[in-house]
Order: sequence, then structure tokens, then C-alpha cells
Amino acid sequence: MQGMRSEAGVLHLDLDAFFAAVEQRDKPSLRGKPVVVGGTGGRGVVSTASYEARAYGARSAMSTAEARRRCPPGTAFLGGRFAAYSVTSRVVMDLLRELSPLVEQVSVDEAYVDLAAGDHDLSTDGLTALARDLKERIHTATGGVRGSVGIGSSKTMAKIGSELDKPDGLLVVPAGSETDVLHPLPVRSLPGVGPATGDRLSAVGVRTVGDLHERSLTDLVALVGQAHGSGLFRLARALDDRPVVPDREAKSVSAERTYATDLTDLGRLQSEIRWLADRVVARLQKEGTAGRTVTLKFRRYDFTTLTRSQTLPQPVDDARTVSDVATRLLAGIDRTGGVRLLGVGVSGLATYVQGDLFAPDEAPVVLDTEDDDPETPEPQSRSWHPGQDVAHADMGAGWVWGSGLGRVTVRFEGPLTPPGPVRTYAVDDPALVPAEPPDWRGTEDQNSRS
DNA sequence: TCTGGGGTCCTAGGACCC
DNA sequence: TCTGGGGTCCTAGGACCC
Repeated sequence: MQGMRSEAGVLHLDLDAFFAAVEQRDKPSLRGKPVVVGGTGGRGVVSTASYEARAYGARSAMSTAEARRRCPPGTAFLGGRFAAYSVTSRVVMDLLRELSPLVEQVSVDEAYVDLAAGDHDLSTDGLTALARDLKERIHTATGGVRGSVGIGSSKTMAKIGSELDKPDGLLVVPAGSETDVLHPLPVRSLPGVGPATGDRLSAVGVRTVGDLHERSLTDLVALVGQAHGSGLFRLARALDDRPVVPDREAKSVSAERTYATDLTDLGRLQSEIRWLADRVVARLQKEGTAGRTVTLKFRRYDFTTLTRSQTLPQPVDDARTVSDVATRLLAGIDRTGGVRLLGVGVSGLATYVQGDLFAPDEAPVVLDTEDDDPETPEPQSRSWHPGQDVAHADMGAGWVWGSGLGRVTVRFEGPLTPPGPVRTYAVDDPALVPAEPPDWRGTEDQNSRS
């Protein structure tokens, strides 16, 4: 069983009521007053409540309507200015990078630092001084935002440390004292134990981490599953050797929207899907990435939520394809009663921008077609099936598929380019669409039927 | 005026391959 | 010959986090 470090070398920083703190910094009239940042519409929820607002019971993830009920007149309800939060976040993250090259940013307002990768005195006194100095520099550099710092022998201990002493906290958990800190805590304070797991554990009499420690691995796995069960078993013993990893690659990109009133009109749903696909694709292209799986998320009037996905033969990063696939997925869903939310996502991301991602012997097979210029390949539209919603065929040198909406999108892979974000041609010129019925053998529609 | 929007990881079943 | 695996990919849903 992998263990823990013998010294407290991991720091966790959590900025206090971050969005609200930035608002109070930028608007002095809001200082000392309850501030709630989040969705301000009828279906909005709270992102962040200032500590003044928390005193009235406002909380993250609460509906804004509920927060309005609880907070007194004069409370500021703000929609949020993400550009300002992002700039301030960067200032803080830069300060962390002065401590160590190993900084893992978890969100705009949270990060881990591997202090052992820097040159630091890891004694409790040394760490306390380091944290005090860091907090002061954050406050100065941001113009008033404060953060809570936890330091421990693992990510979990550091995070629990910052949690236990916020706001404006500083807690060093010395190596060796982990279980003393952990065992009295309610299981719900362990990261990864949410409402569902908390209820299951409570049902068998496990309320504190100490209770958890008394349970066998077998019992915990039977209770909450293999991965989660063994994770809890280890956490109860403060066993956590997850590394601090900077620059994690994104695995999916998505956009979703909740509508002020439920949607029923099919044309409207389709135009919303196009809008969402546009947003997703803009971000994919900005990142130079593309993905093979397109997912449609669908929430009904009654909050029941479902997803439908389709994996394509090649990664895609263009709006037409993403929205066509998502629109087609919509067709298989019962929409009666109205749609509260739609979402479009792309996963299975692969970055093809750099040429050296592939080791030579796993390089994609390049087809030996003669004359093709990879920069301006000719559309190789040889197959088309007007009645087909989405169909594709292996064309040897590329892929073709069309939508049954009266237009055909031809996508193919330049023969000399790696399988990547393949180019898309909207074929508006009927001359490009083969007049012949397709020669449609073999691989018809492998992935598009449910 | 119940329940946002962006993610990650895990599970489970079926298909398919070896 | 029969039966039984394992491994991977895909889909759908769920838990959790900020």
C-alpha cells in the first residue's frame, strides 16, 4: 500500500469567497455588506456568497431566489465579472509559482503547491512562516483578496487544513499527526464524500473518520464500490500519495444553458443546439484540439436529465458537424412537457496541432494517394444517401458523411495529414453531390444507430 | 421564483476480439 | 469441443467538486 510523505510538503490555497471578495475590492461601497454573486434570473443559483451574506444563510449552490429570501434589503446580487476574477486569479497563481514549479491549479480560486519541489524549510515553524508570508503577499498583490492555506503531507491533508481554518486561515498539519486531526472529523468533510456517500455511511453507523477507520476494506468496497471504497479506506489512514500535477490536459469541452422558461418549439431547440455547438467549437479551435465523441445533454421540465452521445470515426472541431450530430441525437428523445436545459459537449479530445505527438511507430497510417496537397485537398465526395440522417463510409483516403437535412457535409482527411480535425465542406453546389445513389456497402452506419 | 455551468472520475452492461 | 475468460471500446447515468 502506497503511503504518505514523511514531511508536510503539500500546500493547498483556497481564496476566500473569491468572486464576492473581488466585487468588494472593486466597489468599496460593498465592503462589509452582504454580497451574492451568481445567476440573477429566475432560475439562477448562488456561485459565491460573501461572509456577511453567509451570516444570513446564503450559500453556494443555493437558488438565488432562496438567497434573496434570506438576505436583508441592501444585499447586493451580482451577475459576476469573470474577466476580473480571471485576472486576479492569475496574479495569485503567479505568486504560487514563485514557491515551486509544481503548482496544480484546480479552479480559479484553488491550487496545490508541492513545496518539496522548491527550496524550503519544511519544519512546522518554517512552513508557518512561509504560509503567513504568502497570505500577506496575496492580500497585497490582489488589492484585498484573502485566502486560506493548509499544509500537510498530502493533497488531502493540505485541503482539509485549509478548510478547517477558513476564512483567512492558516493550518499546518505536521507529519505524524494526520490521524489525530482526521479521526474526529465528520466523514462528510473528506473530499469526495458528498450527500449520497454520506448517507450510505451514516446508515451503517459511520459518522466520523474514526468510525470509518474501524471498517474493513471489504465492507467499504461492498458499500460504495471498488474505487471509492478503497479510497475511503486509505483516506481514513491518511494514505494519499497523489502527486501535484501542473498543466493537466482537458478531457472534454461543453456548453449548456438553462432557459428562463421551458422550450417546446423544435426549431428553437435546433437553433439553441447550433448556438451551444458554436461556443464549444470556438473553444476547441482556440485550444487546437478536437474530439471524437459528441454528447447532447437534455433536462426536462421536471429536472429529469439524460444524455445521448455518439462517437465518430475521426475527431471533429467544426460547428456544422458538432451541431448536426447533436441535433440528430435530439431526435431520439421524448420532448413532451418542455425542455429546461440543453447542453452540447465534445470529449475524447486529441491534440493534433503538434506534429511530434506520435512516436514514429505509432504514427497514423498515411495512405499513399498521389497528387494530393495536404493544405488544399479536394473534397472526395463519392457517397451520399439522401435518406440517411447521418451516415458515413470508409472512403480509404477519408471519411464522408451527410446529414439528411438537405445539405451534405463532406469531411475528409488529407492523405498526408494525420487523422485530426478533418476539413469540412458544406456542399451547396449540387454538382459536388453525386447524382448516383451511393455505392453503399460494408460499413454503413456503424455508429449512428441506437 | 427550488435546483447554474464547467468539469472529473467511476460503474455497469453489451459488443467485439483474442 | 466446450466453456470460460480477459481486455477494450462505447453508451448512459451518477456522484462529486468548485
